[in-house]
Amino acid sequence: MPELPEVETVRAGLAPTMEGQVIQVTDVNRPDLRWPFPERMADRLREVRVLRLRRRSKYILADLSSEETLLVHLGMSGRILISGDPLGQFHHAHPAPEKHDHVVFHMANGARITFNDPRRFGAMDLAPTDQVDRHKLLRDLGPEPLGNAFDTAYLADQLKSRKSPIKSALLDQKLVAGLGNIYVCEALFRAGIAPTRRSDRIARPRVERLVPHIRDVLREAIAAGGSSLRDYRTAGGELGYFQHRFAVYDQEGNACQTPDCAGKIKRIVQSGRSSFYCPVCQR
DNA sequence: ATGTGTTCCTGTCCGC
DNA sequence: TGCGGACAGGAACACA
Repeated sequence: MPELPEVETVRAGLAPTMEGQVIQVTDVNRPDLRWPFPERMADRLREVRVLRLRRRSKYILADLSSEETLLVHLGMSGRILISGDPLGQFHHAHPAPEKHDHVVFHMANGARITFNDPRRFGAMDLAPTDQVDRHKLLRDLGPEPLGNAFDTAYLADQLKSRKSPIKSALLDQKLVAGLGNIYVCEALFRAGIAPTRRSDRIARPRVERLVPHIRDVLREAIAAGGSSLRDYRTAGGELGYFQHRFAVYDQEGNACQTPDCAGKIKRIVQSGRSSFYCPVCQR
């Protein structure tokens, strides 16, 4: 989990240490994560400069001087830690490798970037930079929720032909790219829409409200530095960087925060995933 | 073409 | 303390 705000926080945290800097050596400690690593990955990540760190949906994209782009997905439990940072922001030296430290980038500037992922639902791949948009994992992604293409007209158009619950629709990365379970629950709460509501049965004014709520909840989370959950850490490795109190996510049984609402947050399962919502103010 | 269920994997927590 | 089961941020894939 990391969703869009967490991935953006990691990207921003890595940028000062990686952008414009050279990866001297890459240790690849196992052959795969969710899928096998690309051919000769360690070789292709040796003596290359990182020109830019970008983000697309929940992917971090590192454009390299070799004219390849490294794609990184954190899956459910992926973390990236910085150590030995020459900027002196992080006071620890290189720690001993830990369990699940699958890939380690040794930067020429002395920093070390460690990718740790216990569940191994994460992924890495390399693709030519000029074709990376057509990569299998990226080509079918919908618009960025914080971008201009994600607007009321687009969302209304997408939802009018869908019979699935709105919860499932917003988790569909083809509709909009980067939302996950937490922020879908939070955005639906803010919009007063029940996660069970059929996508094609949401009145237009409510669809219109949904767009800014999605944007707001993501922007606030990014501004706060991503959420701190069980497996999430900032790129600097700090713990409890931001203890977010979600309005509904993981709040089963708690009182609804809406003023004068007597509702209690409920948990249901949709498509095998928990949805949290207030049955009183979400309809 | 849509929609839902299963699957990958490890770790943590909770009840007995 | 140990043990079993439920559950966890994702999303590709198989199947109706």
